[in-house]
Amino acid sequence: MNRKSREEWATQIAELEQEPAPARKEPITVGRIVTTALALVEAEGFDALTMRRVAAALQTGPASLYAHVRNKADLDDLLIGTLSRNVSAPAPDAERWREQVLDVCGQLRDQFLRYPGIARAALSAPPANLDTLRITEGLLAIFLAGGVSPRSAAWAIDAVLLYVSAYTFETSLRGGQPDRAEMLARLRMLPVSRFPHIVEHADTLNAGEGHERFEFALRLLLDGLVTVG
Amino acid sequence: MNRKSREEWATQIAELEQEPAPARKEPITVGRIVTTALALVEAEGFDALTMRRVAAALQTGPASLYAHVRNKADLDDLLIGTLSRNVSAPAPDAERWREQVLDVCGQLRDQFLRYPGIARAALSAPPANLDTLRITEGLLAIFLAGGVSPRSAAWAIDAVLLYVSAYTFETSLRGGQPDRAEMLARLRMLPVSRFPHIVEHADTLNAGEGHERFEFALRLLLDGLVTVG
DNA sequence: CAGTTGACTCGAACAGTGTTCGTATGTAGA
DNA sequence: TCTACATACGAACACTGTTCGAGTCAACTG
Repeated sequence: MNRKSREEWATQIAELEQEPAPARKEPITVGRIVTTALALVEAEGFDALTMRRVAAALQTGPASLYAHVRNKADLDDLLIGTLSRNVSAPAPDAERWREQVLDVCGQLRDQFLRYPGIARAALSAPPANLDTLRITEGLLAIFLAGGVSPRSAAWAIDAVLLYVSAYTFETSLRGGQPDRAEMLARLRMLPVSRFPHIVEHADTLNAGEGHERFEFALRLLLDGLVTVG
Repeated sequence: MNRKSREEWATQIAELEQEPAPARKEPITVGRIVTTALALVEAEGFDALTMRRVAAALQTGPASLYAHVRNKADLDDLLIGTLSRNVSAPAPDAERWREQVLDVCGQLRDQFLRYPGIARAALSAPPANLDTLRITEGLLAIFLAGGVSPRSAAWAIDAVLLYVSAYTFETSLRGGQPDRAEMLARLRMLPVSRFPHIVEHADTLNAGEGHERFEFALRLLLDGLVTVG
């Protein structure tokens, strides 16, 4: 019975005392990391998404995450990938292609808005992500079925996805409704000499309930598409 | 001749020796901070914009900046304000309103692209910035002169400015041309069963020289506007 | 002129951040 | 039974934005 076995003996005893709380035995996996991270973002926003916070929620240290995830950027990619996997592209219907595009974009928008601030990751994410390519594929099918030329479709998809990310980013930045009355008052305070049109149409400038602005912009893009072909 | 005057005497002597290098006497001002920050961003990108870096370039410590600037966010605002002041809105010409909008957006785009990554600040900036409102005013004048309804004009301006920020952000993220051949090869590697359209139109998908995609998206928005009114 | 106020300057420190190193640990294969 | 190997992770590094408080200097004020 050398020293080595004495230490083993000690650890066995220690484990004996910790027996009532062996819940921490589950190994860390990419899946658990992603789930934890998403929950964190949903509850406290993207800024709260920290390697340390995720690790703490998993009852470990930050270093443990790097065995499963290359980077924080890599983790961000995984998150937007997971979100992208939650949007489903409908089977193309040539008659309703515009509504179908709006539907897909709406799904993506809702996914992004559910996790405040995560759109920043979407904007920074490499465009070659496999899961976002799935959405691109779905949209491309819809556009082509709608009679849009491949080149226009490709560029329109780019514009549309970019807009969705930017819109959701901006929206989740200003928490909920950012005091529209205040905003209106400030616009009215502007000197009429320098800002005549803004002052005149101040109320129109920050009109728009819910996602009216969102749908308006997308419809603009799609309507413009029919004049180009 | 008490102790106090002895110290003064000492400082006078010390100053005497530092006389050959009194260049650091210029006081810190908001203007100098902004200029230094912009130079830093232009040279090394927005990520390099640190309070410490700016302070170091001004030969002082970070704390000194906070007498002139509330926050880093405040500094960011000042930067995009300065950039916005560099774009000039032309006098509205009803016949050429679309080209005028494209011109203003192009100016803004070039400003943002000159300072890589600063578009992130533009996306995060509060929409009520006085200098960006100047651009909004100019655009609003152009749209209204072009016969666009106030409501459509307001929302279109929103969409257009959002797109410019998102486009420039994404563009300055991927440094220059991000190996289009590599991107194409990756697209071709996709399984045809799951990504039929992407594989077929892979070359079309990342086509587009210079700012073709930029102008295409903006024209889409503006063309869509004429069908709405 | 003396004195006080107030703005400016800035070294030091705090609480965070992402990431790496080196060492444990436990499990699968020889 | 012993070794190899992937996973786990405490400690530390180089950063970040920001605050405190002590110092400096100019300009008003009694």
